[in-house]
Amino acid sequence: MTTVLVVDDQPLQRYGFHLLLDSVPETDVVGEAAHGAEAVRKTAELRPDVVLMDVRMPGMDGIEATRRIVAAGGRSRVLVLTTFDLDEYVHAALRAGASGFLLKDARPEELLAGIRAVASGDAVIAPALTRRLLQEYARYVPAHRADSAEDPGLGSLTDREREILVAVGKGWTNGEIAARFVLSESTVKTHVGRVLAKIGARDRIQAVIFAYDHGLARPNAD
Amino acid sequence: MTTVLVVDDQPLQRYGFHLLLDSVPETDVVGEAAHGAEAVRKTAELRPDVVLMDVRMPGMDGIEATRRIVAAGGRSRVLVLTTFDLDEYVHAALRAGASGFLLKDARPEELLAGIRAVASGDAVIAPALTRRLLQEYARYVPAHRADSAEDPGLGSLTDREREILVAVGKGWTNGEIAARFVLSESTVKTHVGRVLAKIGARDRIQAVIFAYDHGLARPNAD
DNA sequence: CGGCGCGTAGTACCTCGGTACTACGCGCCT
DNA sequence: AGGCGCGTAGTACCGAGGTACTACGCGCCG
Repeated sequence: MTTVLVVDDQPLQRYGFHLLLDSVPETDVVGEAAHGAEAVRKTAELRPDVVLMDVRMPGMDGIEATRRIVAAGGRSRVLVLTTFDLDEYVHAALRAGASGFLLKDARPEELLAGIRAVASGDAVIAPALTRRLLQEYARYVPAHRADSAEDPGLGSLTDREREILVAVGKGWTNGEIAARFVLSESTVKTHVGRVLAKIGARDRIQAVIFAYDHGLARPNAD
Repeated sequence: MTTVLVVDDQPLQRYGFHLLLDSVPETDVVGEAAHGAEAVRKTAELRPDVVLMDVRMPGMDGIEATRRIVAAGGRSRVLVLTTFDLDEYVHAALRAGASGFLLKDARPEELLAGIRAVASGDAVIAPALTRRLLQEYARYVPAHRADSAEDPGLGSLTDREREILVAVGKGWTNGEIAARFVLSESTVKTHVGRVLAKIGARDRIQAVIFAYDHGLARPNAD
C-alpha cells in the first residue's frame, strides 16, 4: 500500500486525483494540501510515501516545497506534476530533489505507474520531457570515460601529470599546487608544462577547459 | 501503425518480442536482425519507425549499431534494451543517439508504452535507471538559469560582460577577444577586470570554471 | 651494466594577465 | 541640465605563468 499526499491549489484537481488514486487498491490518499507551506507541514506530519506536487501554486510554489521536503530528509518522495512542460520547471524541480516529473495530461495508468516507481525508489520523467533532458544530458556530460577513440593526450599523461591537471582544473595557481602537493614551484611548472604539451593546450586556461571537457574537473570543485 | 525492427542475437528472445508486438494491433514487426551489421542494413532497407535493439551481441554490438543508424539520418528511432543496467551501457547508448533505454525485465505494457513514446518522437528511460541518470544530471548540469537565489554576480553582469565571460570561457586571450569583438585590448582588459570583480574570481582561470559551472561555457567550444 | 621513463628541482628570460586609475561619448531617467 | 550606467580606451606597473634548458635520483627492463 502506497500512501500519497496530494498537493494542488485547485480543489477540483485534488478531487480528481483523489478519485483516481482511490479507484485502485494499491494507493491510499492520506491527505491533501492546497499550497507549498501546507504541503511541507503535512508531509512532516503524515509521512506519505509519495507527495504528488503541483508546481504552480500561490504562496510557496511546488519547487520550493519540494526543496524543503527533500531537505527535511524524511522518506517521502516527491513526484512533481505540471500542466506546462517548461524547461525551467523541470530543471528546478529535479535540482530541488524531486524523484519524478510528469505532465498532468498523462494517462491515468502512467500516473499510477509513476507513483509506483517513485514509491519504490526509482524515478520517472514524462517521455515528452525525457527527450529534451537527454539531449542536454548528452551535451553536458561528455566523454564519461575515455570512450570516444580520439583522445589527444589524456591517455599519455602520467599519473602525476593527471593529478596536476586536475589541480589546474580547480583553478589553483602553481604556488598553491606546490603547497598542497608539497613540491617546489619549479617542479609544478615542469609538470604543467609537460601537461600542456601533451594535451595540446597553449596555457593553463585551455588546460582547464580540456579538463572539463574530459570529465576530469567537476562542478563540485575545491 | 508502428513498424518495428527487432534486433537480438537470441532467436528465442526475438520470437518473444515478435509474439508480444503482434498481440497488439498498433505495432507491426517488419523484420528481425541477429547482430549489429544486419540491424544497420535492415534499418536502411525497411525504414522501421522503431528499432528494438539489444546491447550485447556478437560482432557489432548494439551501441555501435545505434550510432550508425542515428548517423545515417533516417527517421528510425532506436530503443535500446538490455538485461544489465550497467551505467556504461546507458551512457554509451544515449551518447550514441538512442531514443530510449529499457530493461528486458520490463512489463509488456511498459515496453509497448516505450515503443509508442519513441515512435512519437519522445524518449523513455527505465525508471530504475532514471534515478541514477538524474543524480548525475543534477551534478553535471548546474544552475541552468539564475534559479537558486544564490547567484554571486551572474545576474549583475551586463550583456557585454557576459559576452566577454563566454569568450574567456572559450580560452581566448585578451588579444583574441579584442580581435573578434573588434575592440582594443585595453577595453577587453577593462571588461574582464569588471567581470572578475563581479563574479568573485581572482583570475580568468577561475572565471572559466565559473562559466562552466554556470552553463555559460559548453563542451562544443570554439 | 646501461638506458630510459618519471618525478623532482633549478635558473634565466619574457610575455601575458590583472590592477589601479583616468577619461570620454552616448543614452536614459529625473 | 545634470547624473548615472555602460561601453569604450588609455597608461603604468608588477607578478604569475610559460619556455628553454639543465640536472639528478630512483626503479625497471633488456
